[in-house]
Amino acid sequence: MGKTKKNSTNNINKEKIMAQCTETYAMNMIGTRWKLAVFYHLKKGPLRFSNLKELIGEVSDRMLTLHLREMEEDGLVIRTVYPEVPVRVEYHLTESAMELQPVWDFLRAWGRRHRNLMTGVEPTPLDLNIAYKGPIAS
Amino acid sequence: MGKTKKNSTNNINKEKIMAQCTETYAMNMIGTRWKLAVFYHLKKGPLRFSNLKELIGEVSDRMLTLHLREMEEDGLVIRTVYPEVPVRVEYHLTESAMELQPVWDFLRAWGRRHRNLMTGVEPTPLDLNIAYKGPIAS
DNA sequence: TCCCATACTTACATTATTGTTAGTTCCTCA
DNA sequence: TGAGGAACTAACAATAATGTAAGTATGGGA
Repeated sequence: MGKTKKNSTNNINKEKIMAQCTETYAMNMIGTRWKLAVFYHLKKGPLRFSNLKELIGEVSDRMLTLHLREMEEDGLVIRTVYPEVPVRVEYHLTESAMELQPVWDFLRAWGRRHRNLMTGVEPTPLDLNIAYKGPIAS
Repeated sequence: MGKTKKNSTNNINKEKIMAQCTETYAMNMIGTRWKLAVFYHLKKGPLRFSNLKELIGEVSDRMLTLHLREMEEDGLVIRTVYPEVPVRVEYHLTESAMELQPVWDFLRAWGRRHRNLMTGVEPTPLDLNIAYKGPIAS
């Protein structure tokens, strides 16, 4: 996230896997701590930095910035600066990012079901129609 | 993965998000370095430790063990020990893990498309039928 | 002139994840 | 007696990710 050491075994492994395995490439793009939260809030429409931060709740400025920067580099969000005073900066998802919707839907449905299985609660059927009724809490 | 410090801010944030957000819960289960590789090879059938290691290629014993242990705890793989000499240990995916197949398919298709977009190569349509033709390399 | 808000940076501290190397255990067979 | 293979485990080292606290730039308005 911050700096990476290009020639570390760690990084070499990562690159090697990503080059061979498209799933991993995709996972690495969407899998870190605050990214799903960013997707979740931005998919409803553009938001400025401060709003996003407020909505997510527990992120620090730094963390949010880092994640947004990476998502921007990765072609997942677009950053627009309005030169007002004080500055206004808005973020919105790219079309490509929007296409991830089915993944979120599915992960949500599967996750709920699997959690139920694990905790011994009666399992929910793996039904996508249920998935989007509520807010982020499930 | 190794030991976690239960009461670190880091861990508290993680738990808090997972409790609220089913997508994140699911992501954390399948998102670390070698897990997709494990899924990929195990979905075709059970494998013993050494085979799995060989197939993946660059993992160390320790890393593979750690990931498998976590996946076992998470209800994603099942470990069977055959008390022969030398020991034979086989791993296979649980039913719940098998149900992740659509996620892998989609991530693969999306990833390929997105990578093309990013590198300026002519984009592939987001077509799942293409997704499973070949081996892991795409 | 100084304060305000927004959207950051910087420097540093802590945790988590990944990697390396060298054992260990178990029984069998030479 | 001792080597051998499978599947680990322990101890340690390095890198990456996350978190905290304080500061910066900007121009407008009191």
